[in-house]
Amino acid sequence: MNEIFSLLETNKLSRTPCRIEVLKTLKLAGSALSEAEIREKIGDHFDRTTVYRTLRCFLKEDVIHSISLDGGEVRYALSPHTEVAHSSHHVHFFCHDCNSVYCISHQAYKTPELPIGFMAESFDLLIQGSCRKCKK
Amino acid sequence: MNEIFSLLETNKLSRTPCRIEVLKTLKLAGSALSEAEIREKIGDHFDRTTVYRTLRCFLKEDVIHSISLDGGEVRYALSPHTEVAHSSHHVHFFCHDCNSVYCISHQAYKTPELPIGFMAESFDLLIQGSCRKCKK
DNA sequence: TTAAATTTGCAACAAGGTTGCAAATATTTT
DNA sequence: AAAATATTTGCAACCTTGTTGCAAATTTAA
Repeated sequence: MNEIFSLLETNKLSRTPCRIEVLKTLKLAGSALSEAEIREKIGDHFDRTTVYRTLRCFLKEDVIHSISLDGGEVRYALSPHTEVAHSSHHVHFFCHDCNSVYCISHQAYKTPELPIGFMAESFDLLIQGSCRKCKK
Repeated sequence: MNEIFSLLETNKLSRTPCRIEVLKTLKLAGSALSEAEIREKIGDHFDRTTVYRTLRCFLKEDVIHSISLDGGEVRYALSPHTEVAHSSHHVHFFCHDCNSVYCISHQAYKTPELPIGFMAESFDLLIQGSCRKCKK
């Protein structure tokens, strides 16, 4: 809980019920959640718009980050608050069995060669397969 | 144009005006287009639902593939019709200057190491930066 | 505790995703 | 080539999401 308060303070965000709930929910869920899932878990305490704006706000401050799945579905997860947190390199794993998305910590990692003239600045890698729990 | 007809035939899809237009549009645009962009380029000849269903149909047959961008925006591009076409490994480049998405042909390419128990089956890599045209 | 700054809930609207169904069009069969 | 069959279209309809403005409520600062 303290962790949540300091997350807010660090980013100069006021400590409002909705923000606290969203952060608690994301922290509890080990995996990334969609906006609908977050609302569902929080219950009916806040207006849809409020949750929406809360997420926008967290995204802007990099408290959370978003992951775009295949059909365009977006999920949100707490950003790792390490020094490399603001790095724009993200690796995620989508389990097609349990539908969960995990953030994968990424070591040094080479992107494939690009055609001449292209300049890479960041990347997002979405690996798909079956996760620890679902692998049989 | 023949290419488009054979694309349809190969996939046992009937040769209807909307399908032809969508394929022509995607072929002409060197880069991936959103559904709205496709509709815009085609003009007002078809119902929104028709274009929507046309895309679903092409996706199912793997005539096109979709790319999910950062905020959840989805774009569509013709699938490469090589032998590896149905491979589920995709590399795309998003230019944050001109907003274009390019399919990048990918050579052998190693995904980063995963935590124990995770089994990768495919991946999607979205590289961001500036493209050939926009690089200064 | 009051004043100032932010955040919330609500209304409202645009756009996207999706389905059912009858009419129109394409393909197949005779 | 025409008729029969199978598909695809357009339209209505409905739900979800994204997004904004604004006044009321809440939080933070003074």
